Amino acid sequence: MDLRQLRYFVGVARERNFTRAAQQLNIAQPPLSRQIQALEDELGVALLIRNSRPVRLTEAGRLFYEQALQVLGRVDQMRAATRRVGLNQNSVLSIGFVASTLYGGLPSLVRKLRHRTPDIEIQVLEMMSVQQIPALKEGRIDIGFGRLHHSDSGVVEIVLREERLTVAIPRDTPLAQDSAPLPIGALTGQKLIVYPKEPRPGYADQVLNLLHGHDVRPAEVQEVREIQTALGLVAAETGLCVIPSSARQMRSDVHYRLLEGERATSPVILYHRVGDTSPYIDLVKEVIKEMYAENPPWLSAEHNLPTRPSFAE
Amino acid sequence: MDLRQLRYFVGVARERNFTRAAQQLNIAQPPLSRQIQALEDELGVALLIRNSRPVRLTEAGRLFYEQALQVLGRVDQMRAATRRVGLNQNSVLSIGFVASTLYGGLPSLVRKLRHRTPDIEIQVLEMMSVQQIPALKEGRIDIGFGRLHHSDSGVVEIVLREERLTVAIPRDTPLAQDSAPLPIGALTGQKLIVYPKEPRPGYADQVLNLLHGHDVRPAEVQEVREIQTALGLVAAETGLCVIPSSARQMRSDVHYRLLEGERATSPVILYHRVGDTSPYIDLVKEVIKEMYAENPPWLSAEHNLPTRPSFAE
DNA sequence: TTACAATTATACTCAGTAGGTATTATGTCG
DNA sequence: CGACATAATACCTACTGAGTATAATTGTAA
Repeated sequence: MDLRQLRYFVGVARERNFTRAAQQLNIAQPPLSRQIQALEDELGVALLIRNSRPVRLTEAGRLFYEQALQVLGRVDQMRAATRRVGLNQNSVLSIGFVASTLYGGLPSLVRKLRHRTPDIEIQVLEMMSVQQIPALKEGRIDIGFGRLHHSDSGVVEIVLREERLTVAIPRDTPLAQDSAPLPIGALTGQKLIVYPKEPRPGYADQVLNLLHGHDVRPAEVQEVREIQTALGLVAAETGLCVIPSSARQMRSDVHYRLLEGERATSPVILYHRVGDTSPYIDLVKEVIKEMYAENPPWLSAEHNLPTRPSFAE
Repeated sequence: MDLRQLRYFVGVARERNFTRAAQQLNIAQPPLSRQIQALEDELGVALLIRNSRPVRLTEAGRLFYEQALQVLGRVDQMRAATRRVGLNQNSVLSIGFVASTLYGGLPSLVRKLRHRTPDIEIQVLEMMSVQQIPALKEGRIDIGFGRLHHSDSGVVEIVLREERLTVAIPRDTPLAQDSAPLPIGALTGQKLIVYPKEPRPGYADQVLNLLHGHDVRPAEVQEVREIQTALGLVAAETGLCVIPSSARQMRSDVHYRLLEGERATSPVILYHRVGDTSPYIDLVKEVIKEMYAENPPWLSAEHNLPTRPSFAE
């Protein structure tokens, strides 16, 4: 498959007519026909219904059309951004983050950074905490926001906050009758759902270690790939699930109770390379400091321990 | 630019070595060098620093590398999804939505639909309300979720709910001293920020019409492209902004007050083609009905009028 | 500093393929 | 059914991507 083929197919799908599409693409009609045929051949799927005038799209073609439009748009953006950076000799600040930080301060951090540094290109990449450490060392990212402590001497970690953990409980079960914080011991003998299944170690192990440290043994542990599935299973009364409190808003048809205990938390951690002299690292810290001072909703005392980033006195 | 060039560049960027990359790509080293040169030529930007061993990425190259990875991944997904649909003769349900429905029931609707119909491919496309009507008629989407009434006889609209409007007010200004609902008249003579600038007609016109209908004339109207900018300007004390209540959660450093009055609402509307016999339309309505019965948080009485979709008696 | 090993760029050739032209086949509509 | 519009096929040409041989450059170690 080839970008040219995508462009050609988009042309035909838009015009619903090979001849007109060929004109707009500045080629003759026969080569256009052949390229579309080649595309269909490679996919092993018919994209167009030709024994009909005007030509119609198959269901597969309809899907492929929208996807192709998006890919082509993405390529254009990529080209433009690369030129911008290259021609202006700008630098790139590449930020890795775990999905759960999207429910915290990340979006507004990125907005603030973009606003304050229009001369650099900010790139955000979703990745798990464990992947962030090698990504930092290889230079794929400059800053990471994750939830896992690590022991790599090449990477500094700064704990930004300690978010309290919440237990998601199926409605109409005994534990859901109360809304008071739940002692960790109450999880003994319960079915537990845990995520993500991989990569390991991950947040799942944080939860399992916490229980283990309190000598709490669930009846059964089921691992799933993502939090959405986990909460779905909770709603289906398959078991309980321990989540960071900010993830409560993801689903409203289950019952939530805070987990009791000083240690029942998950940190949000900022990573960066040791000895990274880029001024942007300090800028990020600066902006984070300001954001924490504003007392945003994701920093509520109810869902966070009263710790603060070490650089934010 | 060509997908082959992206694959080649990714190879070199990963290996930081032309020779090894060429081996893994199953080509000789010279053609690889030339393709990379051609890519850099077309972009007009250096992606690699060659007078260094191992080869390093420039800032532009670093950006391009991650973007290329994502584009290639996207292409693979596209190929797989198209094959899935084509080979199994599945159908595609294509859903258009305005961004603000992301703060309402859309994500969970899509999840539920995917779960209940594993045999169809669900595709979601973000687009403004006005664009959804032609998209429906052209068959680009089958279902739309928007906020605008229309008068096209080919498209049915079903008002799902009437969401109350909220005024975003800069902190520490007189209007922000109270949290009670604000009469529409209070906007007289105020500076107003309105979004989106285009396409017209859009939500901006809804707000302007509402004011006009109450003979309220703001001192000044500033149009911006998106809600984030609008709220940013509010925070910067540039003026007030009227938003759907569900958008409150986007920003916490401004003050919010409900707008008073029966008509101070913005609908959430389901569109589909007249006479669309697909069983999936009914399924969608069915699922929406269930969701509304569950009283999700985005349906709170505080932020919505007590109307319900006509099919959900 | 020099020489050698490793690695990338250049020169040249060949083959595959994209595109063009001419023509045939197929569908649509009066 | 016939005429027109439109897509597919056949065939040719030219370009471009890939291979081989070789030169140029970089890093390193004596």
